[in-house]
Amino acid sequence: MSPAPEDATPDRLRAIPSRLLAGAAAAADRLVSDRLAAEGARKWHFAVLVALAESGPASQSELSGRTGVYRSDLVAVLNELADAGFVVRDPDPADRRRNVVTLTPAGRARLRRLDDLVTAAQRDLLAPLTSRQQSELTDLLVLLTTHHRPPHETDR
Amino acid sequence: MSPAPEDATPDRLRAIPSRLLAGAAAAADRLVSDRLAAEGARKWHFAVLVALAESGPASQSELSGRTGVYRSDLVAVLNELADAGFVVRDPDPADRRRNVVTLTPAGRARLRRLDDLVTAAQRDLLAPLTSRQQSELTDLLVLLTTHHRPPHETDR
DNA sequence: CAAATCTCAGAGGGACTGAAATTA
DNA sequence: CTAATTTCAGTCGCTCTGAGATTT
Repeated sequence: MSPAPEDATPDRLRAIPSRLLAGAAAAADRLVSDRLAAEGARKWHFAVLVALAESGPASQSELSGRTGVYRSDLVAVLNELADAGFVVRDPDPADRRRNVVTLTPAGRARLRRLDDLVTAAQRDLLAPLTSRQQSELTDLLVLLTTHHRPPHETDR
Repeated sequence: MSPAPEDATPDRLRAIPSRLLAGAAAAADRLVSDRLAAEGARKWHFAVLVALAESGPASQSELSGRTGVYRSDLVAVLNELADAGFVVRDPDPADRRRNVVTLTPAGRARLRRLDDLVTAAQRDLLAPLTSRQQSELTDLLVLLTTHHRPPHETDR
């Protein structure tokens, strides 16, 4: 008869903060990723472009620390950004183990475009909350994330 | 000289709510998963056991709806839980397409153990916040997740 | 016949490990 | 020789697609 009129998640599961965080993060990630995918980009592309625009040219190791992208995965991201002409990767004359990654003018334009998409996604994400609640949530998340440091930390 | 005295994440990246959520969710997930892994369990095991304890025996399709575990992935989870004797999977006499999944006494004991671990992880996760802030955060996350429904929804 | 349920095989991206090559 | 940087190859768990087999 009833195929499943209400397959509701039990309260005991719905009230668990780590599950709530996972759900909210998944929704947020979908909002951002879907929009970026429409431009052929992913969130790491955006993060790397922002880091370069904010703090200037950097080695890949520095970029990994700034963005949270694993040093190993950063290689593929930079390959894609460099192939598209958004960054250039030159050997560092002062230390030839390093590459100096620099934003190009095309990269700045790309960043402006992606920034619009990401900003719009944040607006949609937080739309169910009042602006007071939006600030509260952000503040609480900052508190949480600063006290629980990533395992990464430019490795260890 | 400086290997990287401060590879700080730029403010512009650190202030993005979707990134904050992803960071907090990752920290929470590590806290929970590490503890469960010490008992040879994963979070889906816990979710399925809770769903069975709260709402009683269910078909796999119902369990998928209650827990958010993909119907496809639920098969492996139930195989593991059944192999360990925590649930039994019997054909439903009323509809032989279905399996009726039931919690065993050993499964209830397992759930009590895993529940302690998950509860402790939540405590550690929220430790940086006052209890007032903990409720605020939970409430805000409930608001967000109820307005952004999962893509899943027992499929579509 | 169509639809629902369970199952399996596999794609796709994210997080991470380990090791090789180069240079300091 | 040790250490740092970049790169590659591969593992692991999670999300999700697609299809086959069985039953309604």
